[in-house]
Amino acid sequence: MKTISLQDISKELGISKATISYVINGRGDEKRISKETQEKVKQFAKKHNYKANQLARALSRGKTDLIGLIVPNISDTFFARIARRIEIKAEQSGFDVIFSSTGENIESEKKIIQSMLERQVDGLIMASCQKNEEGILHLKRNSFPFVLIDREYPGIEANFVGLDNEAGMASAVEQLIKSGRKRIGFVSVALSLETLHERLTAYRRTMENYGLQVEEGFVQKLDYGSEGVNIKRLIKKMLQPPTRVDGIVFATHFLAAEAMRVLKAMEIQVPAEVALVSYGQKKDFDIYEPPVTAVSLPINEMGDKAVDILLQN
Amino acid sequence: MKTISLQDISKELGISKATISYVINGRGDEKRISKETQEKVKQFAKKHNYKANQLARALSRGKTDLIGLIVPNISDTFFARIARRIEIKAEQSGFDVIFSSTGENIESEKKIIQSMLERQVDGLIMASCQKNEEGILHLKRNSFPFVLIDREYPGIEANFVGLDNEAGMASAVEQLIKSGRKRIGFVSVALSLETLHERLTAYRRTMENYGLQVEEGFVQKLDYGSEGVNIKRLIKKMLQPPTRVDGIVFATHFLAAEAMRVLKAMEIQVPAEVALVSYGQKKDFDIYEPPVTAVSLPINEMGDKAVDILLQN
DNA sequence: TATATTTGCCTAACCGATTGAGCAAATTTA
DNA sequence: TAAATTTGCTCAATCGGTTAGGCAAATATA
Repeated sequence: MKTISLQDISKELGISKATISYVINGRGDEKRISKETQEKVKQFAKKHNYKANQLARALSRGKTDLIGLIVPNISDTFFARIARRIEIKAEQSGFDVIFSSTGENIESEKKIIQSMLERQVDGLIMASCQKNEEGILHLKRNSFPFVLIDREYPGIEANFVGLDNEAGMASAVEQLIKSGRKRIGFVSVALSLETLHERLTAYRRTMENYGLQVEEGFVQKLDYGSEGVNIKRLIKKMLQPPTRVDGIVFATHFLAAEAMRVLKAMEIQVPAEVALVSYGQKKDFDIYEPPVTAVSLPINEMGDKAVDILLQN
Repeated sequence: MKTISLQDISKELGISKATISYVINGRGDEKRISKETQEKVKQFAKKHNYKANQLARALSRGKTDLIGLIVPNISDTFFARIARRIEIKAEQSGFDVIFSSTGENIESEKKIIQSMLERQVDGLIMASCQKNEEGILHLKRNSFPFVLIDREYPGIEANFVGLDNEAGMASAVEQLIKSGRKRIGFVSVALSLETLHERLTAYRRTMENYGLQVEEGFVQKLDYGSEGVNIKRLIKKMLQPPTRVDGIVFATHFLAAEAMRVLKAMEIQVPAEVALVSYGQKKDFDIYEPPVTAVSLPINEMGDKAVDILLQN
């Protein structure tokens, strides 16, 4: 793609690069460039469709107007939506977004952070795998601007925008309780994510608040990546004595979806035989209402806030 | 973030920038830099965690190793998945991805293309809004590397990776026919997308092939953006005389989901009273099988192929 | 010992912008 | 009319790399 540069215009017009740069950046008056010259430059630029090379510009200004977005997986609806929101919000402030997925992999996450720093992003928004204290601390020590979303590091003080897991999960559990369930189970993923811990805690606390026992076998965790394989056995077990749950709370949207599939296959009535509730995004879920109730997340707010904080508006 | 530059190392070590650059880029031997000097440079670089500034590097090399991805909406599962796949594939060749959503808006799309060009991306992968001939032609005229995905411009010869809409939709319609339905309707979105045209055409052709009539009222289109509002009335009308469809094919996944919701609310049995089939991604759908059958898309292949073509492997 | 070759590294231009300092000419003020 | 100010620009350094070309010293060859 052949493009025209400042020096090209300079030569063509016999005007210095500096002058042209000033005019194009709207600093013509400030720099006392005559109206005629300004006009001449603008005309020429428009005619030849001059567009600044942002690499050069960024190098010179020490600012790229680029935000890096790091998520576990951009194809996950939750993160895809946040991404979209962040994109919109960032654009309003003239920033573009560059993204990468870590696959919940710490090494990958480290590499990605490095790569984004090398590309000189002005700031990072990340849903970390929560095993990368080192990486996060490194950013912090260098006071590089970043905001954590969705996943927090309990030991690290940093900008964080997340969900109110406590409240959300409590409300999810309460829905089951209010519908008359008493033997309520909790199914989560065996990932050491603060978010999941919080949800479990909220489940336990809510049960306790309502005087319900969390019996052995009520709380279950599935290995990350093989949920689909094991969930059937798990659910079956939870429904049989001695566990015999009459309701299940899922820590994530995905789990509930998998469970729903399994239950259909097993020809178990939902919610007659077992009621399901999950904490996740609503939109994708309300399609199977009433069977599965979902507590929704304020995704847009999360995205907006993350950008706001990063750009400190 | 304070970082160390080539000139810093140069001063510190008393070795020229050039030498250091060669060593760091692994061209030390080629350039006959002594082992000792090479070692010294490498040590120092590692110790001080030297990372090249990719802006400067790109400016100098005339290559950013950046691919721009333009889609209508990154929060759409379909595009989010493609994005993920493209990201993975691109990374394997050392490329990063920068993305933007157009919202199906032509002006927005034009701006985004401009912005990406200014950022000097090495190539573009885009699912265009299909109204931007001008923009696409501009790229083509300048032989800027790009690949269209999902949405094609019939009048423009360009690299394109899409779905086999004809075959996919035909198979969807056939499923209904084989299950004994005869009065099959088609619901689409009122967007002038080639993809949707193709699907409609395939529907018509398949019906004809099986000797089935496409009666008045069988083919319906909903306004983009307000599908949810109008679909209920639409479905109701299609089920009543004189239309009385016993099966509906949906041009997109989303439409089928909306319809499913509505039918549940109306307490209409699926597929007893009306059978549904849609053409879209399978994964998200098989949760309600058997009610809704979906023909799946080879998303991964699309993503891979797009990158391959762009990077001409 | 004189010449040729190799070794080891450096110089400087370039990529395409931004920006503070400065300078000559025109105009104003004293 | 001389000095001061304003006008209208330009110079040149800088951002942080890459790379062709060159040069002095060391070593090999004749």
